[in-house]
Amino acid sequence: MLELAVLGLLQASPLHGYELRQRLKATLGTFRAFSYGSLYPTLRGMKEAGWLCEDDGNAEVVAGAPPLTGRRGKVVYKLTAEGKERFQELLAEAGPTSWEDETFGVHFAFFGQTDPEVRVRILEGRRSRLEERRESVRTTLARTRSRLDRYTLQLQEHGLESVEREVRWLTELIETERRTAPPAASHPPPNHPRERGAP
Amino acid sequence: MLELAVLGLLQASPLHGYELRQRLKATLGTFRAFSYGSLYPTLRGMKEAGWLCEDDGNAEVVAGAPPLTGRRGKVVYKLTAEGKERFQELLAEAGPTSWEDETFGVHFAFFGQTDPEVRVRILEGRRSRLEERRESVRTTLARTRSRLDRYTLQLQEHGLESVEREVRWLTELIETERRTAPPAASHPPPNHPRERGAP
DNA sequence: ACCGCGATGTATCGCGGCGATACATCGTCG
DNA sequence: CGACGATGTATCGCCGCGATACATCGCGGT
Repeated sequence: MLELAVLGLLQASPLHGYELRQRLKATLGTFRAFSYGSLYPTLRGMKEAGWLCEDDGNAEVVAGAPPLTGRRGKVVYKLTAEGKERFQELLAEAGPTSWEDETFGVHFAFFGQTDPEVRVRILEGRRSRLEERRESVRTTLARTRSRLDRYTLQLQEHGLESVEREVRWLTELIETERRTAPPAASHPPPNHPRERGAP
Repeated sequence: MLELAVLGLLQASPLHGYELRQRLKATLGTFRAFSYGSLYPTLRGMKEAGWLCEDDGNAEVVAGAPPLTGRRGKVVYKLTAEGKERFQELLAEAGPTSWEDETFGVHFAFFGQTDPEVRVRILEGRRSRLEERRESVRTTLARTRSRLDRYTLQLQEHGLESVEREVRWLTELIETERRTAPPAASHPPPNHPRERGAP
């Protein structure tokens, strides 16, 4: 999750933690925050896993004193070959993991590097996920509407409208995708995203 | 958080875990899920804290066999006096804790039992929280728009619109509140004239 | 008469992530 | 020259999620 985001950003250029976090905010916007409390441990984990390593800007020219004379300097991370592979691997993934609430935004943010077919699959998966939720809310709402007070009702309806709005958004995006990249010949592979089983 | 939600629901009527979870879904809608993985531990914690206790529906009539012959039966929880106090205490709270993302929905769901003044405060707090975020997104968006690819941009803008929409919603709610309960002339944030009892 | 299956029901575990916190350095403005 | 805010690295405790396990009940199918 954070792992994917980090891979995505570092794949563009090496960065240190702080900067990475700024980019995270700028890239994901309102969708996720990602505090340092998650970032640094993740970074360490990824380093241990071999996806990334420290980048010293290839051995300082003046051995004595780069801007950071004293103690702990910036730690710049960059992807290893394995890290790049890993990123591609995650990008290609189009299962429930890629369209759940917390994950979808991150995947979407890197759609630019994602295979067009995978894009559509994820968008459709996300949409049906939301449609499920919408139906569920609608039915329970219909069932309990009379028993709800003003505020609870308001909350339900606002939530419902949010979901509906997002579904509309996704539908538009899907249409654009289809228009831009017309389906391959007779069988457009992403036929029925309605699958809740094995990854 | 979950604590508040549980207090609110049990305050209406005693319930067991499973039913509690259903109500949670029905009450909070799309807003929070709350899995059993949080519910049961919370329930235990609250029991230990003395907010709630088990309710045996006052000693079964037929000692031998109620529907549940065998082993573990349903565990019905109800609020203690302290629990009710605690609920009131939490309801009266109108600080950052009550209008952050995760918390606001829960507070809102129990607005029916909340003091009108507190309601407005929370709604306004929530709104300015969102306005902050909106401005932050707007500026970083203006600053980086040119560097963003199609998808990232789309994500930013969708997020921005979501925030704007929620701000509009809140504004409407605040207006309604003011219209319905007009008494207090303007709104002095720190201290309000209507003080009861001793501070 | 039996079985299976989905709803009801209680409970735990690992882990991902958040917010608060601590600390150190840098640039800049009064 | 000293205070302050941005930059920068790092940890800790807590919350809540998703998966999982297990048990019982009521129902419809064969």
